[in-house]
Amino acid sequence: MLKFVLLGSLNCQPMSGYDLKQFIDRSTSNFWHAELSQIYTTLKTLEKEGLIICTSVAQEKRPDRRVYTITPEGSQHFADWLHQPFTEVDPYKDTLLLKIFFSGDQDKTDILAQLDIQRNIHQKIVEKYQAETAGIIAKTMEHAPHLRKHALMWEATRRFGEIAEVAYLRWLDETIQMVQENF
Amino acid sequence: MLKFVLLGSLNCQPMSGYDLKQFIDRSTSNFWHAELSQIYTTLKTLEKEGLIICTSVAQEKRPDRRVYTITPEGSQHFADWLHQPFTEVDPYKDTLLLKIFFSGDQDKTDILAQLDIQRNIHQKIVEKYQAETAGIIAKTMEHAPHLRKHALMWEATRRFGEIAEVAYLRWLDETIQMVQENF
DNA sequence: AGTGGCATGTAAGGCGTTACATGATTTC
DNA sequence: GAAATCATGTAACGCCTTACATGCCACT
Repeated sequence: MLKFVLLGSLNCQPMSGYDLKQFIDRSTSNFWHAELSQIYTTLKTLEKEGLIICTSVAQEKRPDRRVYTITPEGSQHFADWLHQPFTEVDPYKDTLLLKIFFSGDQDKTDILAQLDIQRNIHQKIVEKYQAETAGIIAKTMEHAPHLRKHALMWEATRRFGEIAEVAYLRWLDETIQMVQENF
Repeated sequence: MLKFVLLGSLNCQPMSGYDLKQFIDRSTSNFWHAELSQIYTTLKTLEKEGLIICTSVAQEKRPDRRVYTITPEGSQHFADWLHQPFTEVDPYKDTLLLKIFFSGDQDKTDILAQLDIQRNIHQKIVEKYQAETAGIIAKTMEHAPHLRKHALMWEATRRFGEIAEVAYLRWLDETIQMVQENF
């Protein structure tokens, strides 16, 4: 639920919808993304619910910046959610696996073409994750040592991306080999 | 898109909505699942589009079984989709990572509790995947040797589940250790 | 002259879930 | 006697995407 991404982000600092989009893109987008339009509408809802309040900041030659601040009720609502045990697993959907599942009658070259496209994509994603490493914790602790624990958690989510993508790549390689040998 | 799961399944053999639900649960549900209600409404749509046709099979003391068969247009539509290169990555959402990301200020015990719940869940999922192994290919090739290639693909999707879940577990263990040492 | 960034939104539609509605048969 | 299985569906709602709408500023 985007609701909680927004509350959690605004719990760090007041931001506008536009700011939130960038914050999300740079932090949670690997495990929770959102379009601007959805962010704007969700902010309106949260405002109606009294979980955030809006302050308009006038600007010359641009629309007013509408900066949102979390309220004590919003903070509480977020804390309750965070504390609540999560006893499920989010549903997973994967178009490539669907195609592979139904590809028993496809030509060898077609199957390998599909797998190869994905191999390239995931290879780049792995590199992106690995490039982010190291820096995060070090930099945060230099500039804001009180955020040390936060930095460790952010690094943990990055690390998840890396591990998951390395696993995906490994499966792709294994499957490519299997198809080459059996089709 | 559920549409293609249904077309792909009906491409194997005619089935009712109820049958399809079971087929999906036993085969694609790890990477594409659906509720019965959605299956029924999607079948109506596909029928209107002329991609499948329905034959009512009367039954005593039960609603008629409405068995759907794929049409040549449906088969073609499905083949086109299967053949079309997939150049994206499906969006991924993960509530646990979201909670972890925002948990920098949480108590050590609360964080470990969340991670532990998930560790148990994913441990069981791994075991489920590993229990399925081996059997699939051997059994299919005994009973229906012409499905050999299909069986290899089904096994590939199972193997994906195993690899992905082992990776998830590994990340959980790594993260649990990190929290124990740093919080 | 065009692209990308800043800054806000609305409207329509797609996909999916949950709850509701019905009712006999089989299994524990 | 209760629960699961067989068998169909509808209605309301939630979440999210895509397209549309506006307009200035900075950079190349």
